[in-house]
Amino acid sequence: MADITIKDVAALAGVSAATASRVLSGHSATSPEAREKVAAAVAELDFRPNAQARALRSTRSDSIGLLVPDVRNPFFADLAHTVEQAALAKGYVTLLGNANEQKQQQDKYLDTLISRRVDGIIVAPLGEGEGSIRSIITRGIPAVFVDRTVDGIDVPSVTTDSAVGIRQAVSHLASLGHTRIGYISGPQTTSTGRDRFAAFTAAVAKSGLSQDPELVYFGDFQSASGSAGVHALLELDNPPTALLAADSLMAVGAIAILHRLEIRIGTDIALIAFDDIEWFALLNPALSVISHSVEDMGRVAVELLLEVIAG
Amino acid sequence: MADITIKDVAALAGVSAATASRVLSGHSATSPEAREKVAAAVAELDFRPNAQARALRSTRSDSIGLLVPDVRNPFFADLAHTVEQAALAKGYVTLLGNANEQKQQQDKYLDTLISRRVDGIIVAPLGEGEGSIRSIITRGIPAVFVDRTVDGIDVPSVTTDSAVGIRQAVSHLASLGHTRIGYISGPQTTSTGRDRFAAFTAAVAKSGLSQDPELVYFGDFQSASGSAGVHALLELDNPPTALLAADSLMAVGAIAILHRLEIRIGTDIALIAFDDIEWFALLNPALSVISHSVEDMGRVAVELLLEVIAG
DNA sequence: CGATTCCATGGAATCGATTCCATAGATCCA
DNA sequence: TGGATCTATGGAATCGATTCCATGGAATCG
Repeated sequence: MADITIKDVAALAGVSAATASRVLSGHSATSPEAREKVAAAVAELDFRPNAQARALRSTRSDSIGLLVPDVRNPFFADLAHTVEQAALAKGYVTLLGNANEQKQQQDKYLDTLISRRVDGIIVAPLGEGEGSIRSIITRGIPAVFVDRTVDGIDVPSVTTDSAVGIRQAVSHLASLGHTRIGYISGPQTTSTGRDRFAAFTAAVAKSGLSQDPELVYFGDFQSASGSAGVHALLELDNPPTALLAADSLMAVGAIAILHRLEIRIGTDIALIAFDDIEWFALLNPALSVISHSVEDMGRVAVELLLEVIAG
Repeated sequence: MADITIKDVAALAGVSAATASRVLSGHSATSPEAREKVAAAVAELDFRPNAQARALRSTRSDSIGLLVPDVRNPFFADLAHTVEQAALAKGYVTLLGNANEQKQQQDKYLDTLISRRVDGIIVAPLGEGEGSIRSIITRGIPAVFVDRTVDGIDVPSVTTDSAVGIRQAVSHLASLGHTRIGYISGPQTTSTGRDRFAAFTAAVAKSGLSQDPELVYFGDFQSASGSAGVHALLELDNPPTALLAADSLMAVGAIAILHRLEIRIGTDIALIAFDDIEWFALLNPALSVISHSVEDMGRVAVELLLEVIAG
């Protein structure tokens, strides 16, 4: 209610608001005497500067936005954690938005972040670049894409090379004697979904394995579609002997239904999952995971964004 | 850079800034004609109001803060998700802060949220009420505690009744014939850690099971301490035949080491975990979980907070 | 028909901090 | 010693939107 302003601080310290401001931002030259009095007044009043007013005038907010498609996806939770820690180390706070895999919510949060004049935005984008995603660049708001990209939008991005991991997974399975690998793919509307699918088809072709199109199921990166994928693949006349899931949530769904069907992973069927949930493999030692290095990704994204902000 | 302001909109629409503002907030009476022209101008310029300026004048930001101890903990990731969805439904956006289990970071984020003048704060508090936690209430900032409470701080809170679940788990294990239950406890510095421990000792006493103090290991709610706990408990001269973990992350640590030791859960040893990670039990059908209903908790917390904000 | 209410609108003050500009005193160098 | 440079400071403008207040015109009522 009765908020404490810099004027209250200045009055108590016996200086002007201008001087108090200078002391607080440590900017220009101020006398040790003034500094001391202002510090005492701040402590006594428990003063917290109004960030809105500060940002309004100075056009810097010392904050960045991070927009992820799904906080409940452990991959993005980890990403949120590393981005936030990296940003904090550089003096920025992170505002996290959750698109919940819906373009509409993504736009809503982007608008909010733009409105709040964050200094920059890190986003794992949904969709093909419609809506507010485009506003960001036409406005010249510093932005970095992470994990995913959007065709036709020229923004620095940090992604992993899906191809390497997929290729290794496929040849690993091939070396174990599997010839029919079932692939639970991500949606073709995301760059990661497309990239990994392309890597899979290339790797399968190179290893001389079955390229039967029936062996591919298209999911949506959420767990239910992993279950559905297993179900569909196992019902084939000639079912696969190994499975490759394009992300960890779909792997969770796959594992769940395999358990229910009492099909043992590693014995009855092989399963490899893309993405890296820190403790994921711990739960099912028979499960292989293709690691993503979320830590690096988050850290690099923050560094890149700060460079863009700096110009 | 060259930001578009409401004056630009007003100029293009041929009205004053005051009228443009009224149209945008839909507040007072405005002519259909003016509404139309302003809407057209907004669309043409892709205008996004500066939230800082708006909040500065109107002292409302239509945003709430949510501060969790650890985003990577799936329980809090789920909570973040439900809080955010519930808030969005009421027209509020959520700014998520991650204390990373450190009081210092908790204070940093609380200060930031206070500075940004969020309309209210939902926090799962760390510590015993030192630092900025206290500032919140002395300032009369609407706040709600969730999952945990702080003694001596009088703030509405939403918690689950740990006692019921723990009691059921203990009697379930007792009915299976277990007499020595190992308990991997949370830290006694959190209210949830204390409450669950108290419930455990009470339930064990009531069921007439062993109250050997060696059967309790005090962890810190993070996965490494779950591993350490299993290790310590199994090395006892007279080890437990069943384990109860006070949260899911410690359960993850416990499961990891049990796998490594090739001790089968459900066969060689019983394991029940408190907390509910949506798909947690799917991974290990032999694992029982005590459900928490994160959805309700998040929804209720938001409703409560909005009531506090309304007065 | 004159007076009152109502509606839409513009001008101006305002929110709280930052920052430009001016000033007064201190310091410095020739 | 006098003019120039520097330092610390206060006053005032400023950021962009909201909102109080005043005004003119239309509608309403007795």
